[in-house]
Amino acid sequence: MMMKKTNKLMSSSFLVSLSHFITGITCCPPASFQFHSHFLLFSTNKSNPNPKPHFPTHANLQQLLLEKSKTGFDKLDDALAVFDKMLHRKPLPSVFQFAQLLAALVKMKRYSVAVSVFKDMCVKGIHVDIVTFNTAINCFCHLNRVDYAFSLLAGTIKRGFHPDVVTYNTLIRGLISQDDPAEAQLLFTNLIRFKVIQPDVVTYNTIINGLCKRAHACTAVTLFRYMEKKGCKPNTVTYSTLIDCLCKLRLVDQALGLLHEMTKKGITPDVITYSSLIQGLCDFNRWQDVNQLLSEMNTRNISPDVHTFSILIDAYGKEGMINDAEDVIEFMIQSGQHPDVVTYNALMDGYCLRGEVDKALAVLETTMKRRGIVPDTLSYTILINGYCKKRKVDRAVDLFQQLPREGLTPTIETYNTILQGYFLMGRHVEARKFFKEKMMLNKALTLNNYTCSILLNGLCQNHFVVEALSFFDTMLSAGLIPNICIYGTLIDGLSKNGHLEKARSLFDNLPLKGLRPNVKTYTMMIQAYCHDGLFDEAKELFVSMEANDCFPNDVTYNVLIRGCFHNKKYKEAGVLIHEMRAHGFSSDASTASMFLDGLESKEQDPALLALQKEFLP
DNA sequence: ATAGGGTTAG
Repeated sequence: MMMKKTNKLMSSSFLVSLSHFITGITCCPPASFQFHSHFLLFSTNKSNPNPKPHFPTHANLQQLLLEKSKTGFDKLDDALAVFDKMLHRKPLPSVFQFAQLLAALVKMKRYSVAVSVFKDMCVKGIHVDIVTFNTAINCFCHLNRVDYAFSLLAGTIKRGFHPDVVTYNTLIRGLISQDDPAEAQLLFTNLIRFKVIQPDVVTYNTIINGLCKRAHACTAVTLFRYMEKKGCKPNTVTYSTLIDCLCKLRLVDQALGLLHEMTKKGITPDVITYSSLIQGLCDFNRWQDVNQLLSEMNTRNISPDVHTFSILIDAYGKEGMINDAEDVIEFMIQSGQHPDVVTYNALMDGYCLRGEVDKALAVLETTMKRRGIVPDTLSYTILINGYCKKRKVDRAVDLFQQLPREGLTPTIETYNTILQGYFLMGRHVEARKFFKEKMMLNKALTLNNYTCSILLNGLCQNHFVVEALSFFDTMLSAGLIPNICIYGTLIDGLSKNGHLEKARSLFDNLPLKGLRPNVKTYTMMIQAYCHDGLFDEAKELFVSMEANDCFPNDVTYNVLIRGCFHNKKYKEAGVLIHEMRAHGFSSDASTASMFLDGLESKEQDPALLALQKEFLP
């Protein structure tokens, strides 16, 4: 590997802009990095009492490093043993080989270890090169220490190295993953303005990905077209990123359009491209299209991998088709793919959705254990949720308390699930206690909109509206920005507790908060009007939905049809039933039973009789 | 540099 050493200073204008990043960073220069104690995992071979008896010869070492830089070592100790031996070689192996060792550690996601090894290399006087620096910078970014990464950049420049496009791509990705897209953008524009580097396809892909993750699909597409204009050809990753983004925005047909476009341009989709699309199609239950993509993959000789299979297992599980999910696992094992914790979590969730929590527990305790797959916090959270939904919150709490014993830390999602479980059983005293003592006082937790929604809904359903409203004020003053779901919860809770006017005023003021009602919000308000006998208002709201780019779904129709019955608008109900069926929706259980109840009532309204004649067999 | 799993309102 060439050492790009130079005595020339960086262009001064760029240094000015660079100083923007470096000043204010509370970190020492690289020569005296302050390492956290957990960075110092590396020590001499004293930590390795059983060194490998047959250590590779020179040629073997090269072979070994080449392989492990691509796959990672099986065990951290093995990697450290190799490093230790390398240090004792005379002459010392080349930087290239040390760089491969670092790459292996990165593959193993042992970033702090890699940083320690890098530091050790510096201390031992090994001449590091720009690639090694880049690896270390990348590790700092993965450790969420972009500040250290920038200090190391400064050190790299001070030592006379030219940071390359990889360096800057790494830093841009670091800034984006640390949720600082503005700094990333600034770095990108400065790099172009001061002609420090020519952005490559990875630079664009990184930024496009950042934009997609932040729901700025339009800007992402703009950048996508811009890069083409600048003569930077998009590749499979570019298209996969955009396709995934479109799928997550539920714009699957546009995503399929991009698949078509890339194929026409001769850019070949890979398993990632197809997996994103299959996920998008599964979300819409477009099974035929899923099968078509799977056979297209087959034709192109692209094999589904553990991601693809997990997507399918998840989709089957959500459809209640648990046997098919099990079959997929069987198939993947037979075709040599190893299910992992994500695969089994999807399966467990499938069982829980069917109410078969004990079967889910058996997956964790038997199948996973047998296959040597270690359950994670999510595995337990899925089970906890399963038990909560079955109103077995005490069993859920048992599992919750088991987590630390398994070396796992519950997340906010785990806590939210338990909180919901208590409220679901009407055990609001324990819910409040849990929230106050276990959640609010827990510094490690960041309460989110899910938490507030669960709490508000729980309080309202248990008829503590005043408390709910006062909590809502508390959350506002705590700086949490309520989303549409929070308002939906309040609108529903208020109207069901006799505060229709308050609910209506919240609904009407949504635009002032910069929020737009969605189909659930509309449906709840329609339900509220119907319940209070304000059928005309309900109908008016229903009609106005479309103009606001919101389309009624099966629940909306069912709510309004039941509203018709309550308000004796039988003719109106007939029209709506037709309309609902024309849209491919059907009556739900509660509408159907109301229809049947109408048969037995003494109600002699001819319109009702006509309705029954038309819609009952 | 890109893909998979859990928690909120009708």
